[in-house]
Amino acid sequence: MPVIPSGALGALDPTSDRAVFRQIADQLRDAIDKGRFAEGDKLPSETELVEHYGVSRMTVRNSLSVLQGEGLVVSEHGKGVFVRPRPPVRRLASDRFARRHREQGKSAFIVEADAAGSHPQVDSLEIKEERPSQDIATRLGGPRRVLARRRRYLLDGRPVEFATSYLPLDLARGTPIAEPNPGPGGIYARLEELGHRLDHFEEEIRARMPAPNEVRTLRLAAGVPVIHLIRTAYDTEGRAVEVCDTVMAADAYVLAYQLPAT
Amino acid sequence: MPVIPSGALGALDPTSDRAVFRQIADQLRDAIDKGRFAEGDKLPSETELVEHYGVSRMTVRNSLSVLQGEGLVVSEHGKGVFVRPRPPVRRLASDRFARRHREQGKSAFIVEADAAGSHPQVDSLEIKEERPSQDIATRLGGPRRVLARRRRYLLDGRPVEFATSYLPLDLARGTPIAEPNPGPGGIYARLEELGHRLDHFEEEIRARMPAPNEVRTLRLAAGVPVIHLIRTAYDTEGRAVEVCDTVMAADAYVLAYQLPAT
DNA sequence: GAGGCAAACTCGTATAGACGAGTAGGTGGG
DNA sequence: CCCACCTACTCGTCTATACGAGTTTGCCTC
Repeated sequence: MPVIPSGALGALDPTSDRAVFRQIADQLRDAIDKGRFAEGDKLPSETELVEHYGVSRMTVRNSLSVLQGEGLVVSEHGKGVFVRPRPPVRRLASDRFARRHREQGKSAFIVEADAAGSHPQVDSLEIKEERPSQDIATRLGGPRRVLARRRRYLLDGRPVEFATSYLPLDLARGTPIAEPNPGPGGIYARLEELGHRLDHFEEEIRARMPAPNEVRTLRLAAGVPVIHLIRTAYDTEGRAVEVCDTVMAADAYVLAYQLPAT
Repeated sequence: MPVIPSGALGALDPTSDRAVFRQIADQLRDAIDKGRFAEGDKLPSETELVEHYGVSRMTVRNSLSVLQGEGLVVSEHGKGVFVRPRPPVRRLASDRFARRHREQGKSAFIVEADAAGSHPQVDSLEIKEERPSQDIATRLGGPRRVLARRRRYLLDGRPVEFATSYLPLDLARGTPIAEPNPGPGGIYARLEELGHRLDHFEEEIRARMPAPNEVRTLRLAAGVPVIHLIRTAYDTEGRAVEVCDTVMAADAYVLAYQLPAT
């Protein structure tokens, strides 16, 4: 019984100077790109590939690890290797902090996810007073202590992002900002009530491979980078009133910005 | 001669249920994080690690491939495995397309790089008329043919980004936009001269692992993702006049945006 | 029918060995 | 002195084998 879909995979070229495991990876990648294996499909098992190509198992595993590194496939112990399904993408629009969005009683994340028909969750909420790192301190104008609000966001049970907000302690201590639930409109609404009318935000975006703790926290598959976003909120007096440090699963997000042409 | 810096690496814990190659990867990662191996430093060779830990070479290689996947190290055939040096980062500010920046005779990339003291280059320039992909066509409002301007950007000899601009053919054909050098201020300046006063840009940002051709074009090390940026330029009449599709080496960029709080 | 168990499958970890290919340094000859 | 070559060292590729651990299936027992 030919378990490998006929025609899906070809033969090796012994005359090629391309390494065997690369040739196999190329053929599998090609088959995936061409849709011969669809999203979520199971690839032929290692044993089947060993028999099909007449190579050793380590060579096949090497090929598969190439595809894993590219984020094309995920392996599941005891089950098989599967074409990585693309999760639904969350689109972050650049107007997501517009004042008009701060009316609702829930956080922006919850409101937006509900609207998109997904089931949002926030967990591992932690609120602490601490000494800021050098970088955070600089961005906030050098406070000696800050209030840190950490939380993780999930969409339909899948962790997609975790974030920490830092606020100068003199500004946040004893206010609703230091409460687990800061109330309608979130901490930005509270900041404005405290007299810090927000003027603008600055966001810095980087992308990189996740550290091991980020892999755990976001349950990231192999070959999925993270987007690291650092946002600083400024009030109308030019003071940095909050820095939010966010790490997102890159396969779950598209960031959208609108820039003036002036 | 103890070739491994004394104290840099510990011993394995045989009672741990953590895989040996993960323990070795952990120790190496830890040593790198703690600065016991600095950027650009050579790690102990595979043979040295084999002797230090008393494991087989494949196990050591497995550990090293974990670190490669995390983008922490790069291996060089015949030389060794090195802590990946962080290249200088190019910061893209959100006002980089402001009209006032279009005065100079050179492209924004060249001007900015010169200012930063690096040596910029643009190569593999290609200008073609072609049928747009479905996605590009949609973004441009459905033209049947477009002008595509492809180019690659290098900084100090290192490729950092390649980009393709798409413009509706009826708008660009026969204009300086279809020339290799569109003149001072680039194609945005030409578009405005043609009566398409620019109103705003929309940018979409994704991050993912590179496809093999992107690895080649950008000479990417293992464990370096790409940032995929798609920018659409709109004129004051709301027409999309250009779509620019850019793939950047993620380790060479920080994107910065400014958002109004209104 | 329900439960438990075993078999057969999957991928994960690890060993030992072989040869190839790129690099660097030293040695010798011209 | 310089070049050519050789050697030793590096990582790259590949084989063959073994056992472990998670999953699925189906049979067998109760």
